[in-house]
Amino acid sequence: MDNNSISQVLADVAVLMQAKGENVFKVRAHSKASDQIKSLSYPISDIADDADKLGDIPGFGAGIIDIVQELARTGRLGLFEELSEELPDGVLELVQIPGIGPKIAVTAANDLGISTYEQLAASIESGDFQRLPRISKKGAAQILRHVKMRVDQGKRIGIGPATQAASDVIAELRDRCPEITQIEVVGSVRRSAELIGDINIVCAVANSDESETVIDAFTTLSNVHEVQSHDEQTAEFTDRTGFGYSVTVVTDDAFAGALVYGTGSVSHGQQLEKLAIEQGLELTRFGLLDSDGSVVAGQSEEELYKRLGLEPVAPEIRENTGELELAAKQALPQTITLGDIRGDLHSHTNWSDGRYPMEDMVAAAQERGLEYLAITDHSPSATVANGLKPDMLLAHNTAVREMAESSGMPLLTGTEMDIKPDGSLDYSDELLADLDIVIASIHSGMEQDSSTMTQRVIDAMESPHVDVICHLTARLLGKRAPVEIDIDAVLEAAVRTGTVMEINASPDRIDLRADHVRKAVDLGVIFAINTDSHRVLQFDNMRFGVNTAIRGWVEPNRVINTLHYAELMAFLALPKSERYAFNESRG
DNA sequence: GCCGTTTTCGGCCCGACTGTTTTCAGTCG
Repeated sequence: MDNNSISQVLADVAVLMQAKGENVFKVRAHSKASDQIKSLSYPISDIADDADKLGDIPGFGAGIIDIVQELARTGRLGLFEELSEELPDGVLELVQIPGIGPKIAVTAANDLGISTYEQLAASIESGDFQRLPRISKKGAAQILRHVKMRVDQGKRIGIGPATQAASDVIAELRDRCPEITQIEVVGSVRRSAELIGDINIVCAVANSDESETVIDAFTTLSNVHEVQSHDEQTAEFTDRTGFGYSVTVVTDDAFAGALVYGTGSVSHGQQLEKLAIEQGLELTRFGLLDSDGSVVAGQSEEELYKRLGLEPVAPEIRENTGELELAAKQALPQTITLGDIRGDLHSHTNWSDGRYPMEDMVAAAQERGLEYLAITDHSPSATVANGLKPDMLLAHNTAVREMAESSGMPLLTGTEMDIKPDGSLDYSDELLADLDIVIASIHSGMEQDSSTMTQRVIDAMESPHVDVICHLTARLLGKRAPVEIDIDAVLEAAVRTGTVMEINASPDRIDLRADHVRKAVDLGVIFAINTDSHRVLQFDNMRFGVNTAIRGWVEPNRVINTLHYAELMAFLALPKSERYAFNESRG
């Protein structure tokens, strides 16, 4: 079993224990072990036979070691099965909803027989759920928002886990089939959509008689639960959770066409098909074909678009939302790339809720070729996240300056400061004035109504010290619905006050939707693309933020962390009222 | 359940808020 699966079982055990009313510290021990496994940099199954090595992991004692060994050896856990047996169905699903914890989940299941999101939504709508103890009308209304989001989402999963699942399948397939010459994920994963309904893979072999080997391997991959269909060139299966995977195998000369066919949205594809027909060609899932059915050879994706009279279109924007008209006029925007990013302006260390010391985070950022990094630990109101009290912030500033000195990497002193429920800020102006960068965000009072929430954020933007608003909607992709807020009003206020908007790169957040970003681009908003890293590996998430920016048609000069360090510091040294004009003057 | 040790058991994350209710469950990263 991989780390994520083992970590998930431990997290589920913690929830079920809590639902059962077990000692909170026992619960926490399992939950901590789950976190610990998730942040390991190697597969824990590699050391599962070595109890001593397992014991070296902080928080691992005899009990946790037994659990990990049982899972690694058998893929199952007796304790989990016993707990599942003891507790009503649906607890693990219901606790995913913000506002519902293990206790309420058990009560809802026992008293009202609720075990699915659909049943929960129906129960709230009929008013039954609100009659449970400690559930208010207002609370139930908020829960309904989150539940409806879950119901709408269905079986779709977030882009983060979907990307991981796709690369796992590709790695296993490559390993089993040396015949594969080219392989790529297509569909919504390649477009970097937020939610993914299934995973589509295209691969190429040198000779068509090799494709059957690939199909055989694909339909017997380790996560195959049920094969839905297969022929010589295509196959589909679902995994244990009912999530679907498909593969199309083509020969090398048809690979680019298959990529084009498989990547764009349905309506993007239809437009391309029309253009192909106009030229006497046919675009199929096996590539671009001539009138006699033979593959139009010698092509890359770029050449294919050109053949259709179009400028090549980045995979992320193949949605038929205006890109084809611009491509026909050779007038597509030059969207940002990962290589344009020079620094990260949002990161956490173990001074607050990050998992790693400052030096590890700085080293990880350096390894990834970043030119500079802002260390932005939490402010006092974020108590659970161990937010820094004023004296600790001063010590933090000193530590950051010393670290910059010793590491040789330019670092920005900073904070991720809470915007309190009344719109006031968590540090004094005096403290804020001393920081290189202040990024501000909502972490509490997330159920406020839209006008209160909107005003709260705009109040914070009016501060001369608040440089960036981060993860504006506070949504967690597929888990927590966005806060209710007037996005247009906030974006307009950003331009008016000279405030930068963050595009949060965490694949769990994808906080601003692509259409919000595109709207912001039209309004002239400036962005920062930040990883919000709490762990060293999370710096690798930057690509998800960049992909979101591409989907929003963001060009590199609209993003402040494409600036070199000295330019960025010059930008931040200006009064906010002059910053947008400064950015306009960039080449 | 883990930890650190005073090697056997007490302490474990320091809070502030909401909503409901009068002691607590849940949330915020």
